[in-house]
Amino acid sequence: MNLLLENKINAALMDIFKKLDLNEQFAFVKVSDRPDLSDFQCNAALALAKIAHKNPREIGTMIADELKKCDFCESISVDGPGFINIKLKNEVIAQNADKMAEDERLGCGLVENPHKVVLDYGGPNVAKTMHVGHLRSGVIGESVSRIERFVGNEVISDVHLGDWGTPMGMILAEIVRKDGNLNKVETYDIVQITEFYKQANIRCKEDESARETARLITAKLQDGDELYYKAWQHLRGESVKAIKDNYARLDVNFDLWWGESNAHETCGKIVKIARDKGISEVDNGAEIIRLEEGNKPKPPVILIKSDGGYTYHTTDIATIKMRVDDLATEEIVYFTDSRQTLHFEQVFEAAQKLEIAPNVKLQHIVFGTVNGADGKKPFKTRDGGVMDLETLIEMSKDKVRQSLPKAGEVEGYGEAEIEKLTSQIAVAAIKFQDLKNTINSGYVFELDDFAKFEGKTGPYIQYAIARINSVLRKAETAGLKCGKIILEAPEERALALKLAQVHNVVMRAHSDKEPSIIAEYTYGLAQIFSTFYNACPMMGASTPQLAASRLKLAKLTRDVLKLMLYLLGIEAPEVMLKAENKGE
RNA sequence: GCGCUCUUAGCUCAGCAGGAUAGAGCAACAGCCUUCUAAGCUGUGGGUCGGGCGUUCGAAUCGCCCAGAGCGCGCCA
Repeated sequence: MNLLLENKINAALMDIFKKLDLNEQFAFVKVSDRPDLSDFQCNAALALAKIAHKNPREIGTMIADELKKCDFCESISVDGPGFINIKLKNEVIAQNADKMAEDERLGCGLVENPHKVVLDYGGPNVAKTMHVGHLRSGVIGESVSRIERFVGNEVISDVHLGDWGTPMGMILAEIVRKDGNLNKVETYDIVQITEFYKQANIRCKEDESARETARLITAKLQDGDELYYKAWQHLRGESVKAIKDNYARLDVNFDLWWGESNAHETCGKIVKIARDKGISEVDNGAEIIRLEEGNKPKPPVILIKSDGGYTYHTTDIATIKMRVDDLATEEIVYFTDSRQTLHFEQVFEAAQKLEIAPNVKLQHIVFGTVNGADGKKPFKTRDGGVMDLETLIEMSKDKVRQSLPKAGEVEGYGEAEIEKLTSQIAVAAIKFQDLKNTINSGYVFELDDFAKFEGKTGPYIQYAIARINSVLRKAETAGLKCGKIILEAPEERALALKLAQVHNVVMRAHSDKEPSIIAEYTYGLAQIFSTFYNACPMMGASTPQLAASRLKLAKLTRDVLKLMLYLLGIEAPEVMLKAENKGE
């Protein structure tokens, strides 16, 4: 069952192109740029004309004449320099929507060759407070994870904690400096631990000998020193608890809570492989792998520092090996900001030289940093610090509370229900604000935007869903049922046409690893629904058939919107309550 | 110095396997609650797509040059 109108036309075009002996790579349509003229457009004639040095309108007319023989088109015309404009019959669009409503996947297909993919996102560091900079990786990763699963791939997500580098030595050194030993470590909670880290950071910045001490302790820890290791375990445990808490608030989930430390043993193997293959060498006391320095010179990968410790190159390379050997993954995707581009180029090249991941696709999805008001530098709060995630969420929730009734004011909505609703809306605002941006560009963090609920926002979409829920509840009470979809009003037609795009949208988001494609579509769909909602009364439709049709269209829209929000990692509350005196 | 990325409406961003009048949201302005939740809807104004040259019938989109910005460049992660 093919539930995509676009593909139906594409299939017809493919046949026609074969028949006319035209280059089939151009046999496709896209959603029309000119909805006033058509539903879909095909630009093939322009491209073909260029190659064949012919008149594009001539080729366009040839294709259009063939297409006219198909039974699903209302009208076909060749316009402008050679655009083929295609308008579908209302019945075809209506029938398609009916089928979508019957399909449990709402017309969305699966990938042809499902495979196993490891997604590496999040990457928070032990002992460091999570701040807005951690938002993107987690939010994008969670969405991609859901999209990949939905299209049929097997996903293993890994938080990949920063838990094994010099910062660990720094914080241990700081604790020893204060307490004289590590006896009290196990009594420290996350607040104290992050405080130690802050102090250590300041100290190491200005004091060379402190850095030296930290390095020594790091090396001891990595060598398996029992005392340091035990202390480290406590630090890691407390941090993980706090990190899990933060991610839970945002509904960001991981299958694995591995970190750099898990790769430690494998690091040794990596070094051995490098030596056996003769691709490592010692340079200035460090063991390195030189990379191609042809057209694009790259610094070497440092496997072992001159003090004997491993670098994050080594742990990342080792982690690739573990994911390939232990998890049998066929693809690994990393989500980090653009500052790590060179790092991953180096790691991927080294992995290739070491031949530890043959036939495994390694991909680095790069996103821009979350910037402050100047649009250039990473976001800082007014006092110069970074804003932590918890504060951000609380600010957004406070704003939501202002527009919600108090607990008990609405029947069935006590404190717990209101609190849940508050957080669902606040988190939707935050996540959508992030996901609507294309991944690769950075974006400006406007504090106000994260507490904005009008326009292109998460709550706007939740609101559309809540309104449909409300109508459906009332229709049920009134004994009205959904029925066969008929499209008469332009608003009905536009809605059904938009719904038909869902499969392609999901597939594009999947292949580009780009949730913003879904965010954009979801907003557009909610918008078209709102227009329909205002123009086409459902319960009060002129005939029972029309009412049944509109209710079905609304229900399908609701289901698609909910699915899209799910893929973005955003919840859809059943209702959106309103405070009594709102907006007056 | 070398490399990568970026510059589109007052603001934040889409659009870029070249194509028909460059799109959203916010902000501004004007309307719409006796009818399914106004977190909504309808409409208006606002852009020589950083600058220049080139390729092309056609360039925001491709190439070159210039200006401005950001990021990165062996022992931090």
